[in-house]
Amino acid sequence: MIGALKLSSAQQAMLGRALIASSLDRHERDALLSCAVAVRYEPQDMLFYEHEKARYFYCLLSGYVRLFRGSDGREADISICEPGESFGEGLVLAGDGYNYSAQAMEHAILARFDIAQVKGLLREKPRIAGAIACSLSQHLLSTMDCLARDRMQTSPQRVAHYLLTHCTSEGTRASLRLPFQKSLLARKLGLAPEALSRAFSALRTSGVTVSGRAIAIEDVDLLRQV
Amino acid sequence: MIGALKLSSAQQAMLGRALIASSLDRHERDALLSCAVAVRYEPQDMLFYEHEKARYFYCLLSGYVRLFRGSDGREADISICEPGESFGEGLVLAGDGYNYSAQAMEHAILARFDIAQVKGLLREKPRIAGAIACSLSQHLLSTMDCLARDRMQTSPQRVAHYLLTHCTSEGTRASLRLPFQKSLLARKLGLAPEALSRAFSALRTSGVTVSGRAIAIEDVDLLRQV
DNA sequence: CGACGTGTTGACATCCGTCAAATCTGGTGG
DNA sequence: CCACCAGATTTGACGGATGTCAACACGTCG
Repeated sequence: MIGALKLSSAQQAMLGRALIASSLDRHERDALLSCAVAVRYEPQDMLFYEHEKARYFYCLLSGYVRLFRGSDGREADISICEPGESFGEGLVLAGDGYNYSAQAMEHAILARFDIAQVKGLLREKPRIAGAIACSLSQHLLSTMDCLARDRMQTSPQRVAHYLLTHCTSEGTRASLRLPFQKSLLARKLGLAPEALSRAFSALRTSGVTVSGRAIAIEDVDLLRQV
Repeated sequence: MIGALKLSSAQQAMLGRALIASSLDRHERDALLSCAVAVRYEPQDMLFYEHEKARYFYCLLSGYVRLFRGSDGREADISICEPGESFGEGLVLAGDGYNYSAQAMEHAILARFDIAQVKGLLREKPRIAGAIACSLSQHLLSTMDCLARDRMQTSPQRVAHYLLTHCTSEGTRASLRLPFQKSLLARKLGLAPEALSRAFSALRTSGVTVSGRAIAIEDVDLLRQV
């Protein structure tokens, strides 16, 4: 980890639009942001480990962060956080240890909130609890979605869903550029990298062309049928 | 669904101990409970369907409720709720449709909270948002746990974990009685009923004896090694 | 050119879902 | 108490999906 700086005003603006602060008024938002500093991590750096005592929660400003559990050699990713998402915010209300490990992918810049300070804030500005609840609710939904998808869909279907929800479509045709390595996408989807690769080749029949990180979709509706 | 009655005082006491209300003071709790009525469902009754407009959220008082997603013939259970747990409470803060279907297993008695009323309450008693956040945080953790387990563990391991976290141990020996049908346990663990059955027979080698709903564990430590 | 990180492909084993048949269970009626 | 039935569970057989290991292709960078 490199330095703990005050949030720049651009970063403050970005945080204001993030889910964790978007339902707050000006004063509440300023109070919440006063508990935070900006921190920067290098690729592969660990932010914290599972079971470690939790002093901070985070909101991602840029880059990607991987949340995962791993007893031994075996690891399972729980979520790949994208800019604007927060994690660990539930610890403000209950619990005192992290429930998963967090690792930066690429260079990552985050707002780091002091849990004890925010806990103190709750007394005078109780609506902050509502903002946290909002964020938690969103997380819960996406985690449930992920769980249901893992249990119902095969790997090509999961990949197709990812493509369809992340592409920019121009009529019947669409395309996208993966924001990170394929191996990370694989883990996000709960697959081995090889399985992702095979899923992509299986989707060639449905008009998906992959070249590096660039992906082209011939016919959105065709892909939806998968 | 059968009748919508006022909560009995025993039910109110039970709700007070449930996670959703346990962090509130007397006044807040009473205010929250005033938004609720008791409802009763027969086995297999649907409480609501995915995508339906959400008017209520629930807290389970007795029986079991299954939360699941299912596009077509395929269904995936997201959670099996046990007494004391609530579901749909996130809708007080955001969202207006249910994100999953809910079905009663066995006879189920629930406290049904009117979302609009609770939403109104938030203004005068904002600490209720904290209680909701607490509950959501707990849900999120257990859903993440489930997801990680699905991705890391084989069926015997998942079953072993369930047994170890639900048994009453008497020294090295332990036992438990399943609170519901095995087919429901199977879905909770993300397995086909047949797979659960096979997992049980695989665990015989580790000192697990199953007869009907009664399960005996010869050696807790032996089972932990699985 | 060679080394390395990344992604792909093939071969193989395993896990688990599905179907079908056998068996067990609990509850009912005689 | 016993025969009987419906539903729940178990078992066997089978195939499909995916993880794992290893070899290879490809691109980048020195």
